[in-house]
Amino acid sequence: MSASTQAVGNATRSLRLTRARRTALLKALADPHRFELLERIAKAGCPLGCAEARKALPISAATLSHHVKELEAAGLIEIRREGKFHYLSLRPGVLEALAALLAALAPSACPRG
Amino acid sequence: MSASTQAVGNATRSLRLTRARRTALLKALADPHRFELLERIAKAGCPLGCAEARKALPISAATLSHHVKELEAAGLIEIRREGKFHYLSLRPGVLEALAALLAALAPSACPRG
DNA sequence: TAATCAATTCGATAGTTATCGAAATGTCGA
DNA sequence: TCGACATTTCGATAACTATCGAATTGATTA
Repeated sequence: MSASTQAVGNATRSLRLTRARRTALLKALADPHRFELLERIAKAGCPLGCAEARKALPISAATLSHHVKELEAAGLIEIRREGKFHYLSLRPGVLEALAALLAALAPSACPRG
Repeated sequence: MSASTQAVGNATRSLRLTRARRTALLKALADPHRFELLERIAKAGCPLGCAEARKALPISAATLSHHVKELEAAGLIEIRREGKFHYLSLRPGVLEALAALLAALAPSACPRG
């Protein structure tokens, strides 16, 4: 709730991630079904209907709803509600920011550590 | 055990991550204390002693040992055992590979999703 | 050998969460 | 309004795991 409510800011210039937000993102990504769901959304190019998502994962509707909520809470996706249907899309910049954060940790190599 | 035993390969050219390994990495990173530990190791430049690590985190020795084992099992760090002391260092290429994987999911933007 | 220190293992506990079926809510068409 | 359908909420359960203190293992030094 907090993460998605909080203004996430722009997309183009690697947004800052607080410790809490970084942890929330990693936890959201650390579940296999959730990651696969996110992959589907990403690869779809355009917003994915829940029915499509449902077909791709071997889980119940209740569980899918739970995961969608988690992804939204982490600020990874946006949900466009159109009557009966909900459409899922990636929130731009977030994955990039996390990737940048991880890459920035990479070592410059210590000769014979 | 499996992830660290399994040959992880080189560092320079983004190694392949299986689904299972990807999940293991994300789970390892998703714990705040563990992430902070990894950050310390990364920023240390050269192998970090456990005592140093211990000072940086508000956890018991037993818990630290547990986290170190998890990081090693995920293949994120290497442990050089030198008598009584253990020294921790980043395994090169792993964070980069994960970062690349995440960045690759980023959307090319769908006009008016 | 005995004492000391680093690190691990053990056993237990508390908190978290993925999962489901069933019930509820909300939307649309007949 | 009624029924069909999409999604969510509820309540319960099972599995996982972060955490600790205590006991253990292993290495160094007196």
